[in-house]
This record gives sequence, C-alpha cells and structure tokens, in this order.
Amino acid sequence: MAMSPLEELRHSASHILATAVLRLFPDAKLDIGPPTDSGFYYDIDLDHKLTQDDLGRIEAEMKKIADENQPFIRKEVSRAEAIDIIRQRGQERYKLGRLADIPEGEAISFYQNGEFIDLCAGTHVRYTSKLKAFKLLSIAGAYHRGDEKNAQLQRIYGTAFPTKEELAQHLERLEQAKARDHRKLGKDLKLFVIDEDVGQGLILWTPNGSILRQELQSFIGEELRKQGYSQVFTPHIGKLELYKTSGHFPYYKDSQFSPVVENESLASIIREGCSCADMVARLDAVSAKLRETVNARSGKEVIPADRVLDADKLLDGFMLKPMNCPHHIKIFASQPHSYRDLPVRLAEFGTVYRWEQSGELNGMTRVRGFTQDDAHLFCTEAQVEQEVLGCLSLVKIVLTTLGMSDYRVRVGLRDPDSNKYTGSPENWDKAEAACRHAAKTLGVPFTEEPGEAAFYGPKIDFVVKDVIGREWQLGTVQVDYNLPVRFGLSYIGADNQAHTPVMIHRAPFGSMERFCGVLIEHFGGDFPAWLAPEQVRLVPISDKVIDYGQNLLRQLKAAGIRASLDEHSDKLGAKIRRAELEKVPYTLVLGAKEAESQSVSVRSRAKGDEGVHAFTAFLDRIKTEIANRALPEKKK
RNA sequence: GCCGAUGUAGCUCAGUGGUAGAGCAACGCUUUCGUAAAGCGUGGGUCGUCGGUUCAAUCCCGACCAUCGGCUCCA
Repeated sequence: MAMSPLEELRHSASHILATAVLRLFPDAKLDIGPPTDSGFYYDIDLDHKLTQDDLGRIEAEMKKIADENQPFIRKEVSRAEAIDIIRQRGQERYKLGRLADIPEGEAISFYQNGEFIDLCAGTHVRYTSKLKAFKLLSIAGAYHRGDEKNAQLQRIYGTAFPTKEELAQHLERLEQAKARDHRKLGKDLKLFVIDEDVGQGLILWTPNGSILRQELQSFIGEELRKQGYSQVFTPHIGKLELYKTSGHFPYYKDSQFSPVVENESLASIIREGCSCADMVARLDAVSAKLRETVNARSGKEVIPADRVLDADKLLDGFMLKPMNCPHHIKIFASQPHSYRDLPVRLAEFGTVYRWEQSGELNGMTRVRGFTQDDAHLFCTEAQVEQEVLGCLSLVKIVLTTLGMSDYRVRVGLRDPDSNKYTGSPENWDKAEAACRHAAKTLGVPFTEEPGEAAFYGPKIDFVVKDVIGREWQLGTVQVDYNLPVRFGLSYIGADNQAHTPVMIHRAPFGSMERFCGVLIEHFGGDFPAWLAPEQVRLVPISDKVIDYGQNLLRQLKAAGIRASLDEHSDKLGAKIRRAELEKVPYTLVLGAKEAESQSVSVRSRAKGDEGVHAFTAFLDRIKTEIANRALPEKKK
C-alpha cells in the first residue's frame, strides 16, 4: 500500500525518532512506529521513565540525524536473514512477533538510515534531511498490540510537516482547540461544574448551562410534538429483575453501578454467613420461572440453566438505570394495543447511569450520569422504514439548525459471519433494507458498515466532525427485534391475531451532556442568541443613565429576553470588555443622548459597534433572531 | 482499570524544611467616564486528603482522592 507523501514524511520521522532514542538509550526495545492522521508515534519499551526533558533531548538528537542527511535504504531479505538482523540488534522482544505477522510469501524488507535499521514495509523519504519541520508532543502509555493484558510501553507522540509554516499552523490550531475546549469554556462561562464530593463524571448544570440545555430541550420538544410523540416520565431506578428480563444484567455488569440492595436483605444474608461471592451469585441468578418465560418467548435458550437459583435464595435489588427502554416498554405493555394505535412513540429526557472507567472520563463528553433525549417507538414491521426515516429527519433538523453541517451517517449492518445476533435472518434482511432505504431517502451521504449493528438490530449513527476534526457519535437510531420478544409485547393485528411489535430506539442529541460539550466547542462559546445564557447586556456610560437602563431592562425581560444591566462603576471600556469576555451576543451602550431619544447604541459580538438605533427596532430584531433560531454571524 | 504528569486564594500562576505571595475577581472608598482593563484600600488559604520522617512539613517519603495526556473500554 503506497503512502501519501505526508505519511511517508511522518513515517520517516518515526524512524528518525527511534534512531535518536537508541542513541540516547541503547537498551530501548522497539515495537512499532507508524504515521497517524496528525503526526506519528513510536512505541518503546524502556526501564527509564521518559520525561518532558528527555523529549527535548530526543528532539535535539533527531535534528542532528536530519542534518546528517542519512539516506533511507531499503533491503529485502529472507525470513532467516531478518531474524538474524533482529537478533544482532537485540530487538527480538517485539520485532520477532512483528516479523511473524508478515505472511509467508510476502516480501520482508528493512529500511536503514545511518546506524539504524528497522523491519519496515516502507515507504520512506530519500534522505533524513527531508525532515525539516517536526516536534515531539507527548509521552503516553500504550499496551503492546493494544491489548491490556500485554506489557505497557512508552509511546512518544510527535508531528511533522513538509514546511515550518505548516507545522506552526498546526501548533496554532492545537492552541485554538485548547481555547475552545468545553472544559475551559464551561468554567469561564459558568456552564457546568464537576465536584469531587458529588463524584467524578457527574455533571452539575449551573444556571447558565441549564439555560443552554433547557433551550435545546424545548427546541426538540417542539419537533416531537409535531411528529406525534407522547411525553413520559420514569424513575431513575428499577428492579434488578427488570434488567434480567431485558438481558442487560448481569452481562453488562462491568459498566453499571453496583445494585442497591435493601438494608434488611443485606442484614439477613450476613446473618446467613454469605460471602461476597455468594451475594454476587445470588444477585445474578434468576428464578426458574423467569428463565422459562424469557426462553419460551425467545424460542431459544438465552438464559442458561446454571443461572437458576431457588426462589427463596434469590436476592433482588434496585439498579440505577443504564438505559430507559425497559421503563418505556413497561408503559407500552400496560395497555392492550391495536394495530390502529401504532406507532406508539414514547419520549423522555431520561437520565441514565453507567460505570465508565475512571481514566475514560472527560468533561461533559464522557460521564457517568447523563440524560438521553430518548424515545422508543413501537410499530408494525411495515412501519419500520417510515418511522426510521422520521427519526433520521429529526436528527437532520437538529444538526442543520445548529449549523453542524460536517457529519456523516453510518448504517451499521450485521456481520454475515457471526451468529451473535438475535431474531430471524428474514427480519434482519427487512430491517437492513428499511434502514438503507431510509438513509437513501434522507438524501445525505452514508456508508454501510457490516459488523457495526447492535446484536438486537441494525442501527444508524450520525457521526459529527468538530472544528478540530475529531469525530463524535451523537444522534443514533436503532431497530430492535429483541426486547419486544423478551418482554412478550404484542398488539392485535387486522387479522385479530397477536403480533410482536418492532421497537426503535432513537436519540437525536445522544446525550445532553455530550451534545452540549460538543456544542460549546462547536460555537467556541459564541452561542446563537436563542441559546446564549445572557442575550443582551445593558451598559450605562455613567450612573446618570442607570434609570434609563433599568427601564429598558424591564422591557427586555417583559419580552422574554435574557438581559442584565451592568451597574459597576467602571469605565465604558471595562464594561464592554466584560461583556465581550462573557460572550454576550448584544451589548447596548446607553448614554445621555440615547436616554433622550429612547434609542440604544448597539454593539454586536459579531460586528462590533453598529451605531445608534431606536430601542423598539432593536427589540424587534432580537426577537426575530431568537424566534428563527438564527445562527451567529461570522465574526469580522 | 493501566502508564506518565499535575494538584498553592473564586480564576491564572510564583514560591520556600522555620506555619505563604502576585495579577485578575470580590468587597469598600474615590472617580461618572462614549465602544476590550480608572485609582486607592480591605478581606480571603488546614498549600488535594490521610499517614510517616523531623525539634519543625505546603516543601522530603508513602498511601489514597481528583484532574490532565494517552492506552484499554463504551449495551
């Protein structure tokens, strides 16, 4: 596979990095060093813990190697010769394994530059002096072959570009990304906090952030009403048995909070002398009746016999809900349904809790408690395509309104070689065809990805690219044949027979937390007026016009505008600066002449000073802008 | 969870084996000002937590907690 010139450069940079590391640390054992989307890395096993200072030394050595202008020379060798070369260099720890990965019959090649030689398919630049603009960025731990059972190596990340200018631009982009990081903006703009005493990964929405969330929720609420959804509310917990029926417990136990067991039950099993392991086994077990019911409904053994325990030994408890579907299913099941009722669309901003690994938590984008803008649609098989299309349009409306135009749609299909999927192949064929057709009808570019389906049905994900090129899976639509069966759901068809409905899970935002996190970075804190926590800042030039300011403030508030009056005894420049830093879309400067003529001097975040306008004209303007959910204008 | 780094005032950060300092913010006074920082003053800290070493620890050592950069994971 040919490398692009940029990949070639970065790949060569990683060899030069390895050359430098071996000069400074001759006992380093090398693993691999490929190029990446934004640079390169090399994985190295070394007893010495690399520090930031080492990075500087290595970088200086790389500079020297570049100046030495060593040619990259390709050598094709036999397998036996390859083993020899690796042995001579004392690099057998990882390189022999890498060599073994090369299939019989394929060329085995090494690349040499100066004293360094590395097993490598290539390709490379011709001379080390081609490397003119590079920088080592960070050190990280990385498992050999990405498997946590293997040794953890030290990974050195760096980046390289053809010219110094492009490198400088890239570093500049990284700086900008830091400036719009939602964790920094969240703090600066007081949007959310995470408090150690409450717990890691648990978001506290402050008043400003809550406005943002509330506006998004009412926006989507409006769309849901248009599309015939019913709003429901369900509690944050549910009994363990509910999740045993759905199949979520205990199979996903590792990513759930531990069950809540009632004090009296705990006391009683302690009296019986139960060990911790006994307790876990009793929590995981099911009654013979539950097993029989679920297996009969599924038509196969989904709950094995070894999970059954005598009824009097069973221990039930409550779980923080890891998903909303079982609760919504119970609402659907509480009534008999005719085919004429379908589709039933139940929507809820439902908060769920998942035990994410501590190292994975990140601001608002990876948390342990989050609120999905969730809904479950119960429909007939014939309605699947239309309902999927409805869900997809909703996601599209959301993304378009927010100006998030850089996204792709991924249709996840089943892996033809796997039998982990529930439901009949005929149903799968139909559902996949429906998803494919719906995506086509929607008119957006999409890719089909076999193996990306959930075990219970195909799904369609919206993957949004943010300003710095990272991809986020936000909105999702999933077809589910499994849960309606496990819960024994039914409706009466036109033939007067009971039929099993199909269920669709969908969440256009995904979760409010992640979505807001991405949205903060998307806008860099410069929210459109309809989302901005504060929409208008009134800035009197002196105390003499405070009365006028208060008068306007009353009128703005009466019109439903979020506004405040800056009564600090600062100079105008300082008040303007404060409003700018707080990213208020409109600042109205008030002086004596404005007070006299019922006018305001408008300063917009996008354009700066716009001159004096009648207050009523400004009021109309901002009301329209908010009602239209207009996107912010580009800054001048 | 794993590897590494970090944790000092609300924020950004400096600092030392002898019980801490700046700028901004807050508060008070003066100033009443025309489009990104007026002046003076005041208050504010168990130096992440818990242990250990020491006559003495914010500083040295250990454990834990949290954050950051990655890895692994994400129904």
